[in-house]
Amino acid sequence: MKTEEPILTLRVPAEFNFEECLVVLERSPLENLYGIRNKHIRKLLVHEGEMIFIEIAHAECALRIEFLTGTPSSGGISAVQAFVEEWFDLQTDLLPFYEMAAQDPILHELVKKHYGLRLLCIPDLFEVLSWAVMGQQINLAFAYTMKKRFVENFGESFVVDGETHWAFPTCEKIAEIEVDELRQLQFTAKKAEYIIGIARAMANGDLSKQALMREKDEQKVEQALTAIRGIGPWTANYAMMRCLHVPSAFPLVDVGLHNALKKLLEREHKPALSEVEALSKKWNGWQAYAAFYLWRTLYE
DNA sequence: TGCCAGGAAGCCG
DNA sequence: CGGCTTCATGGC
Repeated sequence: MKTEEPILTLRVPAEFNFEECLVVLERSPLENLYGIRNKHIRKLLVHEGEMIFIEIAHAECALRIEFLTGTPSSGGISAVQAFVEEWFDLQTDLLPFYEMAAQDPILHELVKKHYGLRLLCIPDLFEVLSWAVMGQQINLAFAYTMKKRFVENFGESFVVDGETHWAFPTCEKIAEIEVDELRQLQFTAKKAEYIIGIARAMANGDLSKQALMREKDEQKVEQALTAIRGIGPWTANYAMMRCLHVPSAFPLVDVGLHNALKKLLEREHKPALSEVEALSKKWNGWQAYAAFYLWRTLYE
């Protein structure tokens, strides 16, 4: 039966390891924006109102994408292809990163151990910013609880084989809700204000991924983001590395990075910000990948 | 139980 | 600009 389903195949680079990506994708049991079973990823996408449910599997030198809900429109197929290419960062050539990392005392073991890990992207700007705000200054386990509640209260869903699959809420939807509705989900008043404010800025066009991607000056991208209430340097750089494809983005104050460095450097205490900054300068042009590989060490 | 968590705003000098 | 305080909530 499934052999009748339409299939899309995307070639992957040589520097690609699907299982390394799965380790990162499987880091929380509360994740509800995709499901993974037997190394197959199922995900619901909504493109211009069209619900598209896909299953992604790794095949020889490729990702094999199956449309479980029938053939989408041609625009839908293009959107799925673009989404998956972004999600697994298939366009980036990692060889220069690996050449740099081979000379680096901290990274050289990491890139051997996790060879082929891609920087997993969150293509939706509203999703990456909301997720970052939820994660500010709280433990990640609770952040996932918040995200699950947020998605299941305001996102669209689609039931397949008795299982409900979710799409992240749109900025248009969240632009219309009030702070109290998020307070009920254990959001602090500030986080609720920040996320609704971001949603309204995106819904009215003041903030868009397209406009940010057009700006080639990374400092100006960061400035544009930090001008928005609730987005500080950490959130801006998080979004730049995981959504806007800025290779030099680096969330300097990130506690996870500090813990990863503490472990790798076998220190008793977390490194000072000045030391983290000095290290990151050596990763010039690849700070985003360096950060992602450092985070990877926390998931085992 | 108390410390801490993938920070940011607000204030002060 | 740089340092300090406050915010708020749950995990472990």
